[in-house]
Amino acid sequence: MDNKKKKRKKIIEVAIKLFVERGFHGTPTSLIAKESGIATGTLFNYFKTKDILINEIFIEIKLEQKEIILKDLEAAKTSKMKLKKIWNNLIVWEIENPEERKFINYFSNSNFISEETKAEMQKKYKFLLDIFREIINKKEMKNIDELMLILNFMGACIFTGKYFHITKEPFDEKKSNEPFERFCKSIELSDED
Amino acid sequence: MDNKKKKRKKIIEVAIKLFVERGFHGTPTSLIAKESGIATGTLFNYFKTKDILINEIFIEIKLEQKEIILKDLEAAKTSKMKLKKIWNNLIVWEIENPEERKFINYFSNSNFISEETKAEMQKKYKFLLDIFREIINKKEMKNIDELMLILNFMGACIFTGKYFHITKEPFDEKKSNEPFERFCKSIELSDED
Amino acid sequence: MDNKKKKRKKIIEVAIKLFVERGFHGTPTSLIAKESGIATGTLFNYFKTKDILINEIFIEIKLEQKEIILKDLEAAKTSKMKLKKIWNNLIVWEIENPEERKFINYFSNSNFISEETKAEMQKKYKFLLDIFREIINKKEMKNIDELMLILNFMGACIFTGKYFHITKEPFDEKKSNEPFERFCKSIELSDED
Amino acid sequence: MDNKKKKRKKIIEVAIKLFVERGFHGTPTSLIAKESGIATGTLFNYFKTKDILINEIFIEIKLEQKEIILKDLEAAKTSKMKLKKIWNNLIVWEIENPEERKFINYFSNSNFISEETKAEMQKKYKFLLDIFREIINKKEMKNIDELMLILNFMGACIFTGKYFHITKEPFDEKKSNEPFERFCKSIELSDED
DNA sequence: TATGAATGAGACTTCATTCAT
DNA sequence: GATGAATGAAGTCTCATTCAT
Repeated sequence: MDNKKKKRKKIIEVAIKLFVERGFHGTPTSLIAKESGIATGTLFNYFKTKDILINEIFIEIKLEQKEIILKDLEAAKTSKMKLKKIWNNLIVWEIENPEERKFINYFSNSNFISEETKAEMQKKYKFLLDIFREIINKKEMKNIDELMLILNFMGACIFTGKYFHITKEPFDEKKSNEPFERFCKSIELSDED
Repeated sequence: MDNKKKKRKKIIEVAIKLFVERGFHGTPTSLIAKESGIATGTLFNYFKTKDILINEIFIEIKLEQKEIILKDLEAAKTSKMKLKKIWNNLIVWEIENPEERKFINYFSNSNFISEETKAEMQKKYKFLLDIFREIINKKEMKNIDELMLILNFMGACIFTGKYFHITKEPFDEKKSNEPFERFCKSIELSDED
Repeated sequence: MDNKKKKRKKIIEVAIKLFVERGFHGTPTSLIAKESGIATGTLFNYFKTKDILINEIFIEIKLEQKEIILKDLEAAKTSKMKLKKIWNNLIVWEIENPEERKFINYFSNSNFISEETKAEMQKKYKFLLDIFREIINKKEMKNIDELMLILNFMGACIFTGKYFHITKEPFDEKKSNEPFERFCKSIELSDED
Repeated sequence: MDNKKKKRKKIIEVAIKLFVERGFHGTPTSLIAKESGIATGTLFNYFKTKDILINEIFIEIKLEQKEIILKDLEAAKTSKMKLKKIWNNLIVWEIENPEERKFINYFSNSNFISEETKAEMQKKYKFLLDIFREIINKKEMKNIDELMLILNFMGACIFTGKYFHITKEPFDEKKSNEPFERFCKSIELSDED
């Protein structure tokens, strides 16, 4: 990685930490620059405005998160295995990227992220919707609301991630599996397709 | 309600809307004053500083929310009925108080709310923990993690609230009941105690 | 004049001097504030932005100038007397308002003055065009170009004003009259209509 | 012209256009460099500072203008022919160099041009004064003010140039001659010396 | 000689808070 | 108690100039 890329990465890393700690308007660009080890003016060579900075951070995090969520997914054969993979991948991402997790939590719905950026990311995450639709179709869950199902899954998953965050325990496959199994049981999803 | 109380209420109402829309630092006190129909200086007769304002708002919302959550709870006899009451009360509050819901979501973990305020509110919400402990003890769920259970419940409940928020549907007891029943099934909580 | 009006006048007076001396971008708003005896922020209570400030100054000067140009004009009976009145009025204004004269000279065609402001002022100065048209019609100067005539007049008048500026002499009716008479002679405008 | 000279010429050409459009402080050196097709740093190999750049531009324009004003002047025999030559030369220069005309108009009296540069150029333009003095002496116009005469001439000439600028007409010897003849008539300058 | 990233002083503007009325 | 003009610290961003490559 060349020098410029390294600096850019440093700025983003610092900005995430500060935005999460102090909020968008609570974080002066001068502080981001200082903690990144660059001059105030230099920051704007990398990101034209503070708004662009937070939007680019949002995009980078969401795309990295997507990478992780999709990891080894193709190896999963059954619907349940697919969901399990996603479940674990997401929780692992949340544990390993606590600052990024908070950033997404705080800013996803904020006005600091432009509608354009939000729309762009929604497109990139359509794959999740597709996976759920596939499962619903295969299982012939005709009377379950698609959106409600996804929200139940995400809620269960994210709050399980929160568990690890609160307890500061490292990821534990067995522990993570309990609420997942409860979720599957609740929608009567068995090991076989 | 006297004139002073009315003005105070108006300020809080306006401030909630603006803080949610534009963030804490993104909302000038002058704008809050203007939209509340008072002079800039007058605001500070009601709230000594902007920080005090946001903290008092947080406290008022949390206490109101608590009132709603506890509504008719004593009438619930079985554990499941108790959970169902809480579940519905919370979702109804979220639907009927969308601005307040967002406010809590955005600022609960922020640094704009002081540690003192947070601790004070945590005390006021100990009642929720007590209810879960009671259920766990009664059911002799010895191998279930208390925290994980609460998080599972809250996650399921809040994401169900999110469903009504996204779809803009009015509260629908039947629709809300589905994920609740799934949750109970997952922890093998039956109608009888 | 109340306190606010006085302060506003002071700011405009200071700003004219500084803009003329140092140019628009060469004059920090902080300096205007300082020399006006107010705090940096106070300036913006009177003029929302620096751009608005320079546009309002332009408008005020042009309207004041118009007042002076029109002074006692209705008393002039013949065409020549009318022109003489305008000639003298304009030169007197230029001598008595050296800063304003420079301001108009520097900024009339600049991009700091918005197209809107320019159009607005052009409308207010249509009266000059009307006066010249009247003279041309009355004299039946059919072969003289209207625009060329006006420019000749204005050129002669303004450069006569420049004479007083360079020599620092006070206004001298006799001296001012020489080039005026030369101008009239050149277009064969006699004392009678 | 070698490569270096060509680049220098390009920079000056671009800078004139930009300074006229946006003012001195409104024109970043980075923009001049960009529009000149060179890197930001390279500009400073040609002109040590921005101040030096605008001063050198001023000098180059004034010297070029002088060249044009003096063109074929020695062929003019009578005083009137001399003035006519200067009149036409100046107007032609103004029409053919609109950007340069504006540059001179905007910056001649500005503080961006150093006193040193101004003095230097005044020396180079002493020839104009000499020509007028010669005419005044020859004609024995004892009761006409020298400065007033020059200003009358320049005013008439420049405002005639303005006519062509406003109407966007190409230079027209006959049209240009009218105000010139009016000027001569006004000072009783005949065709013979 | 040419490049363009880095610098940091300084620009315009905002805003929480005060205080005379 | 209510007002709103005044304050000035602090924010975002620009830009002339330097210098390592």
